[in-house]
Amino acid sequence: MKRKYTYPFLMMVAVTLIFLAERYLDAQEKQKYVEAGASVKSEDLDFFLPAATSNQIINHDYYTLEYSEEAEQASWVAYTLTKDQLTETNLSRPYFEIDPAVKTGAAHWRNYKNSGYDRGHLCPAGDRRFSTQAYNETFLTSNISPQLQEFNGGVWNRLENQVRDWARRYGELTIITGGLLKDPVDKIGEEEVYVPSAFYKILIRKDASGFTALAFLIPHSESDQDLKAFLVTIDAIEELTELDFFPQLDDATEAQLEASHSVTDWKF
DNA sequence: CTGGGGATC
DNA sequence: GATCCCCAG
Repeated sequence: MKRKYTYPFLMMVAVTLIFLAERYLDAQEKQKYVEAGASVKSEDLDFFLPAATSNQIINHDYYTLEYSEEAEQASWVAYTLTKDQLTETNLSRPYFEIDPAVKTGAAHWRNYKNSGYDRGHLCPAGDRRFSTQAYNETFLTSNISPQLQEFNGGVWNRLENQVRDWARRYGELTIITGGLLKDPVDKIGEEEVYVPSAFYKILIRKDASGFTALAFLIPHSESDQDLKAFLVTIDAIEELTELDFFPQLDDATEAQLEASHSVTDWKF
């Protein structure tokens, strides 16, 4: 009987198939890595979210927020930032969109037009440059707050840059940020979007010795002061915002974390 | 990086 | 409303 395929030929086919299979699995693995690195839905983020004060908590793909219908903006926005998310891709700024996930109706960007205030990102566009989808998602009106340009482009931008430096240094951190909505200094547009009197930012990360957190509260005005001048306790922010941060931590850890600021754990 | 506004179709 | 161009801190 005539043999159709020689042994060397079959070997070659087998080797080729193994090679292709390995390459495929490798690509799958890389894809998984990209997705894991890009996703904000880490267990850590869920673990660090503030306690709900309404039913308007919205999980976007790359950040989570709670919307205040009265203030027409988020009361907090939370996301996890990892070192590998900080890329330098060139993306063009999209148009701001009304967040369709806000059931009561998120504010229209027109409220901000010629108001004298910037559309200030809460989850910065600069932290979500690792994909077009992630970047565009920060341009929802549920993720912005009216900010003076001197504030947004000044001291607040310095803080955001410092946060990016910390993400590069420490690998991963979770950030919760928002404005003080209680006694707005102004209301803009037809929808009367609140203009916060100050903005806060809370950072937490996990290292070998446990959790370490840092909190900033910056008045809504221009400032050349060192960022350290705006350090406060998380307790202080809780009192002003009436939010409860880190409710899932055990009470002792929560109390310790919220009462102090561990400046020495964070290299300025 | 953080943003703005006008002109045009 | 979307896009392109030019602007400032």
